[in-house]
Amino acid sequence: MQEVGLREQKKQQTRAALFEAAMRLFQEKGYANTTVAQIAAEAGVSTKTLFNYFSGKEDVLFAHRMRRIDTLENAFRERLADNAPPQALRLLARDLLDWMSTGEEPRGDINLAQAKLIMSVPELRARSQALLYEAENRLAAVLHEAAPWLDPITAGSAVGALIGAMQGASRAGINRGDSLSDIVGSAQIGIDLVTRGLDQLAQT
Amino acid sequence: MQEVGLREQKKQQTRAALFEAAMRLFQEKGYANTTVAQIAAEAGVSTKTLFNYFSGKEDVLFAHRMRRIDTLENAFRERLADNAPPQALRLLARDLLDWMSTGEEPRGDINLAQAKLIMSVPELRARSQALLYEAENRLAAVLHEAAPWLDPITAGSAVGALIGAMQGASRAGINRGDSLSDIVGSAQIGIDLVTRGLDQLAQT
DNA sequence: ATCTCAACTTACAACCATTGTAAGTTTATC
DNA sequence: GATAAACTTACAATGGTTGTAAGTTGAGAT
Repeated sequence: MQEVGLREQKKQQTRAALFEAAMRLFQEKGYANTTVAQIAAEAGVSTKTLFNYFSGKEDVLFAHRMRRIDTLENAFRERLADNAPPQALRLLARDLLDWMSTGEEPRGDINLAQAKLIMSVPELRARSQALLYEAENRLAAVLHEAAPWLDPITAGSAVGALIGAMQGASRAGINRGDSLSDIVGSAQIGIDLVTRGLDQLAQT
Repeated sequence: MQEVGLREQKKQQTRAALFEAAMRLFQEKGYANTTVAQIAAEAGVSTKTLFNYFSGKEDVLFAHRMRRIDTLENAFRERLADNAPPQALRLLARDLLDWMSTGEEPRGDINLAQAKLIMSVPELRARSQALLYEAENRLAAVLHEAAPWLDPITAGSAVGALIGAMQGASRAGINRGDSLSDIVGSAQIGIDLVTRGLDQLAQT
């Protein structure tokens, strides 16, 4: 029952063409200097069609991630089936790193370029955080469901702390100009810290 | 040397008039249904003037908070002068709650309305998070500076974890429909959790 | 009190994202 | 092939944002 009709194929082609055109233009001329009309022209469709596929200029970059929040959610659910919450959360952090560094394409170079683009444009960074907020929301619900002895507030805090720590570590790495792989390593430091608690920061 | 010239007074009046007109209209007709032209007309200036005062429609709501990040930063610096990092971080969390619930006006009802407005419009929520990201960035720098034995990654993680936990707790409270004061209480739970570490979540 | 400059404001025009509409095409089905 | 449903398009309109040139006004010097 896989929708393999001509219609469906064309739609996927158009979607991919729009995404690729957008990435190319954003990298060549910058996000702000690229108009929606140019992207559409490059992909060979009308602007209106672009808006039929994506709900806005930003969404061309985020649509795939949005559609993939479920993946993350399901992975966490499975982690929780096999592990106690602290360990499941640690594993979630790993999954999350993968999730964030995977975009529309299986090609790593494009995903890297996309990540850099997002982090360098304030507007897009904000959008990315909003997406993360939505994801955290759902992950907290999953945690509460799988570990009912954790009330919603505690579950929300736990998810927020973990993801916040990762984000904080990443931010520090980005400021320092680290490579993507260094940043992944840094994120691990954040994860460890929040796992054991901030009290360990006391100078002994 | 307080700038008390007529010119300065008028500027502050105009700024306040714009902010108040915006809040009134946003509440009456909703954020999206209010045009910048209407806000300007209500405040008795041209649209262009609005853009001279604020860098955009969103910024009418956020300008004051942006200008006040320094307050938060200085408060944290002072906390760190008198306390070890874990305790300073806990105190920071309190300051942050105040900071977030204080807007342009000293009037509490307006601030509450503003907070609700921001949380209910995705676009504004995203903006709010971006602002928080900026704040975290600077707070992490302050922490690293005051406690040099914490490398930048660890400092970033600590700040991120704390603020992330607070945010997670708040989110849970908001979803549940809690009042603002309940949310403040919930935030405390998040703070405690991250202070002691996620390991305590294990079911014993 | 007046003059002059710099700071502000305004009217106007232009650009671009986004949306609604009506008409034209294409694919899936029978 | 005929027909309906699904898509795409051209076009027009709305609203945020910016640049420009001209008009006002407060501040300081005379």
